[in-house]
Amino acid sequence: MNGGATGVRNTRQRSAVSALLAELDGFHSAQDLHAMLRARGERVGLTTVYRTLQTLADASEIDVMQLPGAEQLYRRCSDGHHHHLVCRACGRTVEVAGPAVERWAEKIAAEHAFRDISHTLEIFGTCPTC
Amino acid sequence: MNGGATGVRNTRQRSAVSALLAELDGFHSAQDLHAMLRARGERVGLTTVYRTLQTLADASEIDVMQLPGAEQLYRRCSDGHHHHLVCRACGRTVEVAGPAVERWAEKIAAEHAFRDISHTLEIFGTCPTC
DNA sequence: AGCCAGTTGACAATCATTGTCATTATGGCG
DNA sequence: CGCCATAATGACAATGATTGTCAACTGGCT
Repeated sequence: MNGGATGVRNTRQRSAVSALLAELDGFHSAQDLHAMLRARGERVGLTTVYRTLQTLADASEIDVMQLPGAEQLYRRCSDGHHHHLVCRACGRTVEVAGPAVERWAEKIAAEHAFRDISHTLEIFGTCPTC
Repeated sequence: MNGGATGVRNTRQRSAVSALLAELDGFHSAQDLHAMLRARGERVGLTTVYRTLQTLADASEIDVMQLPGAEQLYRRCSDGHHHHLVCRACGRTVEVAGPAVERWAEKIAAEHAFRDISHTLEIFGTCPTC
């Protein structure tokens, strides 16, 4: 035992969650995803869905969004830093990149001598079809 | 009876919550505020604290911030639209205005034909003294 | 003073999320 | 190829913030 410190295993349940996220668009809650998995016949426990999502989020393979009301939504996302424009009626999501905002945030932080900067930014609105 | 559609009353409890927020800096949870009120001898129910905070937030007299972990924090804030630079170690908060960001958000939204835009933005970092 | 509607507060209910722990399954090794 | 340590699972209980309920109360007006 030397290099094997990780010990991450490949399981049916983990694949199922990843696969589902891969073919979905938009944000979904953990409970939502669990219901979908059950609906397609996959037998996965709710606890496992939560744990898997947490693992994926830690690995930055999915994005998490906090919603007022103590609910968090998960979404498979493209690589790199970006933000979301979300329709508050139908939930449709558009990924937007904002280099200007990143620079602005870093400038502001630098002005106040803050280090190790991160930020959260979500834009809400009503999309054309709603 | 003509303009009196609101019917908002001045109560001891409401004043207590407002007064507490007025002399506090930084963000605090509802439970936190309730504990402080009790500590100084004010007799206010937890439910009332929640309702008062909600009312104040609706009136835009305080700001609300969502925290991972299903907790929301409240803070008395200056008028007008602004954002926060928060130290993730000591919780110190700096209000920052970002006209550039507002304009950027509106431009992005317009490009995708989204209407009725709002947005949330928080910047986290470690402040110089931490 | 007395009335009415807004307000309060103790408590139960809700709801997403996390902890527990016995059982199961994975993957490398002999 | 079968075994074993250990990661992973899942049913269920527990947590913890927030919201609903409803009877009692009170501010402000007539």
